Amino acid sequence: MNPSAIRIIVYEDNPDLRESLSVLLRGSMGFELIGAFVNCERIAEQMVELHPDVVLMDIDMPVVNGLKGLKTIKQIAPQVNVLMFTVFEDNENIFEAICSGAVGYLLKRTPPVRLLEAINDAYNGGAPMTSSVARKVLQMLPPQPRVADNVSYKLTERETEILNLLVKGNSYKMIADKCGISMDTVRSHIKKIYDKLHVHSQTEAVAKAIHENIV
Amino acid sequence: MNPSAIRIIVYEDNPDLRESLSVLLRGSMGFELIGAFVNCERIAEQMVELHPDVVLMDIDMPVVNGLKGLKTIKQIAPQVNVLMFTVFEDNENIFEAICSGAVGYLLKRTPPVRLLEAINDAYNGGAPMTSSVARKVLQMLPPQPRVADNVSYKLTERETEILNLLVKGNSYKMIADKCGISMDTVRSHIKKIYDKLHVHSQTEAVAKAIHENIV
DNA sequence: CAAAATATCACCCAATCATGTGATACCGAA
DNA sequence: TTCGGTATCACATGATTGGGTGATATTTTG
Repeated sequence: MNPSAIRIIVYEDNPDLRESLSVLLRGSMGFELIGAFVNCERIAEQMVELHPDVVLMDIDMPVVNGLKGLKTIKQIAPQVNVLMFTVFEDNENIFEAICSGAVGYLLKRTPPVRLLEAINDAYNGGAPMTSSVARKVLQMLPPQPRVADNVSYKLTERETEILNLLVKGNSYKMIADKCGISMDTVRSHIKKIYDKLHVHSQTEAVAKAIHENIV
Repeated sequence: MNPSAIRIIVYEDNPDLRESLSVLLRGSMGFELIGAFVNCERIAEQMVELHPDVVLMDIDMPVVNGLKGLKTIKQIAPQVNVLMFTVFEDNENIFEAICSGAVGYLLKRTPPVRLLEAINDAYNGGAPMTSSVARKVLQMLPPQPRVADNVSYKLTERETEILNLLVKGNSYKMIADKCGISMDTVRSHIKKIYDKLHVHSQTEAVAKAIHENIV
């Protein structure tokens, strides 16, 4: 066993593809295939026994699929870099994989050279993904980091401050303390906030504030 | 002018690099360099006059830098694909660029072939970025987008329903009506919800519900 | 089946909130 | 300088909420 090579486990149900990957990895300097399995059924044990650096993970596999496997890995061995390797390019799968802690997301049509690069990247702290996947990931980011409600609703500085305290769960009394003003003044400000936001209760104000404003 | 080529404008203050890029683009099939400028000072006019498909944008430029330029483009010609092309790899710049609508983020050490690929990707709806940049983008995503509170907090169906009504700004009385139960029952449910969420007011419950749960 | 969880309702009381009305003071723009 | 906007405070009243205690019926689950 090569001590400096990247230790890799492959999960892939298609025998041909699994074999191709095995050949590719075994034939490439710096990579060491330490396991290749047909699904994630025994993934927990495999992680602790084999402690891989990088896992190449198909999604659609029988019995226990790749997303479940990914989650298991992140629970018991979160330091492992998991690279999703699949034909699926739909938002749902990408979203779930990324959110579950996959470091990269490759499509099966990735050429072998790129695959090796990607494994290397993943091992070295990168997050390799095709540009089409990257675009989908970008779409998960907040569309336009709001300019803050005080623009749209024209809240004053003080009102914005108090609304924020409200959102954090402070009562009138607590707000009065934190702002060094009287409860009546807080009340007064909040009345104006309600006017401007067109709401009539803390609950509505907080919901509205979180949904379209500062937070 | 080649009608099917990707129309590109380059913003880059370094004369040598600008020249290199020009040569590269002019010498490559399918790409057409329609402008190369030293900064973003006149970017608005340039957009409307030249209507590029892709803009290759340096960040550190005198007078008007690339991030400002990016924002201007997104205001007046949001359909233009802007590729950041820079030596900076810090979170701040990446974050700002991505949030401002850049479709990709390349480092200047990107080899020419990859650069052309990236431009192509950007033009075809991808979001090319180096894997190190991608990793930083992933870190901007919400750490773990909860599986919904009723999992983590074990709210019952009824409680979840009532919490949702609360979040929408309903009073106890309104909830009682909508659910066809008495206010006392609503109160009872809400008390249990507070227990489970570890909060003590509607405000806190709503904020918590929105932040980590269903909504 | 028996125990546990869930959904329902009731009553009480103190704290908090929503709203209205009005006043004083400061500041910057017209 | 006057007016508009903002921030501050006060008083009053009724509605709503939060917390406690407890009961009953149905459903789920071990």
